[in-house]
Amino acid sequence: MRSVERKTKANLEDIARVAGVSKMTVSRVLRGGSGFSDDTRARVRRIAEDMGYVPNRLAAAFALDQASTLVGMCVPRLTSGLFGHVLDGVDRALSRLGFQVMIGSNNHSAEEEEAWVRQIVAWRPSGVILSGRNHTAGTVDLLRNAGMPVVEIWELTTSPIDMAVGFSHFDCGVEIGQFVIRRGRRRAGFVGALSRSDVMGQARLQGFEAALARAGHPLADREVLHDSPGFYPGYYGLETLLARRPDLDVVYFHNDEMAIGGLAYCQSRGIRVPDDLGIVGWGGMEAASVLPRRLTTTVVPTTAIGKAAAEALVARLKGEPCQDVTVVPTRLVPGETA
Amino acid sequence: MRSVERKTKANLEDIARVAGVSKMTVSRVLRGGSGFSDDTRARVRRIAEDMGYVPNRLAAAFALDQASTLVGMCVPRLTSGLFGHVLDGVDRALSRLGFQVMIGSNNHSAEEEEAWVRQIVAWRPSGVILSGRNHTAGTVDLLRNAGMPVVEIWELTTSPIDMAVGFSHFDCGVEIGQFVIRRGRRRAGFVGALSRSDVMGQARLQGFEAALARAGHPLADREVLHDSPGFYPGYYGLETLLARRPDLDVVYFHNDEMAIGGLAYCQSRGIRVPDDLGIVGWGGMEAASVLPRRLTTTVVPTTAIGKAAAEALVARLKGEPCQDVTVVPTRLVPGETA
DNA sequence: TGCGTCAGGTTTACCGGTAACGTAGCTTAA
DNA sequence: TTAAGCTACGTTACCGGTAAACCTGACGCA
Repeated sequence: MRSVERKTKANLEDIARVAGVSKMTVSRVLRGGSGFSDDTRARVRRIAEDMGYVPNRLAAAFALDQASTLVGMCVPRLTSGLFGHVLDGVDRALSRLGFQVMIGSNNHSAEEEEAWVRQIVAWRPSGVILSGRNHTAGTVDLLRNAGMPVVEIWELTTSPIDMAVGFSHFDCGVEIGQFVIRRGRRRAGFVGALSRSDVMGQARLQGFEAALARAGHPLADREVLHDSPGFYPGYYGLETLLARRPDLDVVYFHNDEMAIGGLAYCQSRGIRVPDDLGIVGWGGMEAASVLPRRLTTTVVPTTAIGKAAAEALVARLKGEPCQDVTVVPTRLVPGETA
Repeated sequence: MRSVERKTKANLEDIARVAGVSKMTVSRVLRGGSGFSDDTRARVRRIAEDMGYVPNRLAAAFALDQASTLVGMCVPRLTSGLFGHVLDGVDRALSRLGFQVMIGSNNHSAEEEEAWVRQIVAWRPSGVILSGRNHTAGTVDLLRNAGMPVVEIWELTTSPIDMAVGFSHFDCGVEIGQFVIRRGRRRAGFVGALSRSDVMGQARLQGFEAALARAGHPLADREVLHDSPGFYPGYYGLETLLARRPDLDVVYFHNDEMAIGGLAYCQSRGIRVPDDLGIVGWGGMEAASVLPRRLTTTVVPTTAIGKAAAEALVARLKGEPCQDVTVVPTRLVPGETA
C-alpha cells in the first residue's frame, strides 16, 4: 500500500462493492448505458450519490487516448476587453457541450505561445484555439504532430494550421484609409503600441498606409509607443505626435482604448473633434459608442468569432464537414469623430 | 491490440527501447532527476527530442493522485473588464509556476457555479478559485470533500470555505455614501442591474443606503434593470430614474461602465456634472480616469487580487503558512463628477 | 430434447506514468 | 579481507477508468 493516508474519495470499485456488482457495470450505469435491470440502475445510482462519487476524468481521459473534453485557448492579452468577449463566446459554446477551457496568454509573443502550446498539448486536449497566424515552427510542428483540431482566430490566414476564423486586419486599415480620404482628410497620422510584436495591429497600419498612398496622400507621421495599448498611451501618444506634426487632420489609433485616450487629450487641449482633428479607433468597444461623440471605428464581432471558433472545433471533432477558413466580417461605424 | 490505427506519439517506453534503458530511467532523466551517467542523460534527452516526445500529463497526474497542476477559476462574467484583469493576475502568477488555468463563468448564479465545480473537481485540480461568497451547499460539500485549496475572491467572507482574498462591497457603498454626504448631496439615487443575482452589487447598494440613512438623508430612489451592467443600461437607467425623480442631486451606479453611460446621458441632455448632478461609479475602469471629467469611483486592485489569490493557493499547496483571509484594500478616487 | 437468443451482467487487458524497492558492480575504510 | 556504501540503473505494482470479449441462466421454439 503506497499511500499512508486513507483515501477519502469513493471510486467505481467502492460503489461496485457496496452495490454487489462489478465496477464495469457501475461505469456503464453512470454513463447512461443500457443492458441492466431498472433495479440495478437505480441501486447503483443511489449508492454513487450517497457515497458522493466524483468521477475521475483524469483516469477516463487517460484510458481513452482520444477525447478529453479539454480545449486550450491562447489570447494575446487577457486584459483586453475584446478578447474577454471572444473568450466568453468560446466558453459559452464549449461549456454547454461539456468541454473545459484552459486559457493562456502570450503577450503577442510567438515564443510565449509555443511555451504555452507545449504545456497544453501534454494534457492531450480535444483541440486548441490560437490567436493570430504568427506562430513559431515549433508550435506548428507540435500541433500538427498532435493531430488535434486547431482553430486560429482573429486574423485570417489563407493557409491555416488546420482551421481559421476571423477577418483581415489589413483590410480594416484599408477601409479606414479610404474612409478618411473620402471625408476629405489629407494629412493622416497613426498612434500605436507594441509595434514589434503585435503583427495584427501592424497589418492594420499597413492597410491604412496602403490606402492613403494609393489616394496620393501618404501617411504623414506615426507615433508608436513601447507600451501596451491603453488609454494613457493613446493620450500621450497623440500629444507627442501633434507636437511634431500640429497640422495633422486625422489620426488613426491602434484601437478604441487608445482612441478614447486621444479624444480625452483633444478635450483637454480644446482641440475640436472632428472639426480640427479626426479621430478613428478600432475594435468596437462598447464604451466607444456612448461617448459624447460616437467614435468612428471598426466594430469586430468578438463573441461571434469565439462562437464560430468553438463550433468549427466541435464540428471537426465530430467528423462533420466544416470549412477551413471562416470569414467573420467587421463593420466600419462612421461615428462622429471623423 | 485495441487501437487499429498506429499510434503516432512516442512514449517513455519507446524512448527507453531506443536508448537501451528502462522506461523508469527515461522518466527520471526527463524530469531532471539524478543518479545516472552523463552519457545516459544526454542520450535519453537527445532521443526524446528526436522522437518528438510530448509527455502525457494526463497519465502523470493520474498516476499521482496528488498535484495535477490544473487550477480552476470561475468568474461571474468573462466580458467584464475587471475580471479580465483578475484573470490576468491569476494566470500570470500560476502559469509562471507551471500551472494551467481552467476557466468558467457562472453569470452570477450559484447553481451554474455548482455545475461548473462539479465538472472541474472531476479533473482533480490542484485548487479552485471562485468569485464571491455565495455558493450552494452542494458546491461547498463538493469542495470540502475534495480537500483541495479553495480561494474565494472579490467579496470577503469571514468564514471562507478555505481561503478568501478580497474586500467588502458593503464598505465600498458605505464609503461612497459618506463621501456624497460630505460633498453636500442630499437626494441620492442608485442605478443598478441584475439585482437578484449579483449579491455583491447589492451589498454595495446596501452599504450606500446604510450610510445615507445614518446621515439622515436616505436613498431617494433606485432604478434596477434586469440586464447585464453595461453602458446602455447606465444611459437608459439614468433616464428612467430622472424621469421619476428630476430632483436627485447624485446618482451611484452599479459600476463604472454604467456610470459612463449615465455621464453620456447627462451630456446629451445638457445636465451639468457635477453641478446639476453628481455621478459616482464603482470598479476603477481605466477608461473612467481619462474621461473629460475624471469619474468619481472606487478603484479595485483587480490584478493584485488575482495575484494574491494565486499566491495563497500555491502557499497552501506547498504547505506554507498562509492567512485564511486576505484583505486587499480598495481606494475611493474623488474624481470630478461628484 | 437440444439449440439459439437475449438480457444482464463479469472478466481481462490495457492506457502511460510514477514511487518504492531491488540489485549488480565497484569503491572504500576498518 | 570484508562488510558497508555508493552509483547507476532495473522491476514491480499500482492509479481509476474503459472497450472488447466473454459468461450465464432463462426462455422460446423446432
